[in-house]
Amino acid sequence: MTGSSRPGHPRLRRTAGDRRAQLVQIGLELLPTTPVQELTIDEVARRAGISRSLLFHYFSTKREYYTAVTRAAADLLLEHLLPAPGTPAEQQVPGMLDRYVGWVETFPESHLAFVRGAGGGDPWVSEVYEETRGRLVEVALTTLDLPDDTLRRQLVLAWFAFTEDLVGSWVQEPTMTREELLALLRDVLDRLTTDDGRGR
Amino acid sequence: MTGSSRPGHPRLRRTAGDRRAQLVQIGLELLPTTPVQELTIDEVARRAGISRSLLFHYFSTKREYYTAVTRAAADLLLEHLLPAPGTPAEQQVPGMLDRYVGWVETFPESHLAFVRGAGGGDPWVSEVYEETRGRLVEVALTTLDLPDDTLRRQLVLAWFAFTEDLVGSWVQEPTMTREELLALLRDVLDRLTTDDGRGR
DNA sequence: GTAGCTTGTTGAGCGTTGCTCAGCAAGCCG
DNA sequence: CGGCTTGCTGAGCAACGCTCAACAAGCTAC
Repeated sequence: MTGSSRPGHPRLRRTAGDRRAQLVQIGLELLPTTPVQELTIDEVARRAGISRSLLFHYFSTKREYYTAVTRAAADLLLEHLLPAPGTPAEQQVPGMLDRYVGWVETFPESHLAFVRGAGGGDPWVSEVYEETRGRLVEVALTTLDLPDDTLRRQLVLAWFAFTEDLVGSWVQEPTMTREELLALLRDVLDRLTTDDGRGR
Repeated sequence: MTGSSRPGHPRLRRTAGDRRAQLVQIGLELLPTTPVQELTIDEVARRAGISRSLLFHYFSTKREYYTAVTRAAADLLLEHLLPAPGTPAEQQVPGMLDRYVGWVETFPESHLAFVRGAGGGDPWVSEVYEETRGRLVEVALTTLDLPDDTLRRQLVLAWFAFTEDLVGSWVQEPTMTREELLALLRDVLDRLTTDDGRGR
């Protein structure tokens, strides 16, 4: 029944790489509307016009599949955020922040799905999420010319959580101008990192 | 097979209230080790010594069940955090912060499960989580004698995200003293709320 | 061209899990 | 004892993740 998607076409045979890419792509398209872990093999296979079995040929487990989808989403985000090579150091963090807000403005549900899905309990997915956050912290600390010690990592990671939450709710209900938001976020980060983590 | 849990006992018949409470209790005990949504009816019923069907007699849907469990967990947390009546206003927020850190120190996995499980995609669970955060913000704003406008709510909620993240990682790897942590958190909150949300 | 190999692809089917439903039986009342 | 309420069960269905044996598309070799 799932077999030949169109009666006219005898059967379409793709290369392994193409098929994998197609399946991940379908996952990405479904991501905004469905929590990653709730993607059903049936649905994905149906959209791809293939049988369930074939999906298991490429991803030996459902978890392996949606982890791949999550990683693809994370890579898209990173690619969008990371500063273009040659950007002056002092512009890198502001630029990333600005692009981050833009990203959330453009794909609010998609972003929510990624951030939320991260916590969804599955260690594999969380790992991808943590890895992404880790790489962003690294870039931030490097370009801010700050030592990469445990304390500062913790503070910047917590600031990420702050940023994700605030930007998320700000997009839903803009309580200040975009510039004020960016200034506030940068200000909090500055104070956290230059204070050596201690108040007063 | 699941029926009479002990061969000796003919069959145990409980009142509706007792049974519900028992089932929710079992869910709470499983919560630290299992993401809420991954609780299986089979497992819970087995632990309660009843058939799967009975669980559906009390909770018409699995989601209804684990939402009840989540709500119970949230209530436990709130009960622990909310200040005792008669506490002087200026002590309420510090007290809650202190008890929050204590809670995370005592039940690290349990806390992680709650915070993480919150985002897990399910709107019902997220709602319980948001509701809990909302009530905490309300208490905070009231006792800090601050106006309860949208901007301030957003800032305090984002500060919660900051706090959850930082306390969570601090428990795993204490990069400062407990007092420094508390002071830092209070300081960030103070600056956010007294600055009217704008830096400088 | 056809034989043969590789490999993309399928269908039938199994175990688990969420959920339904008809009916049993425990305990109380008359 | 008869009858009522209601806690409770077992069989069974549909959906889903996953397996496995086998088919067939497209390439190369002769």
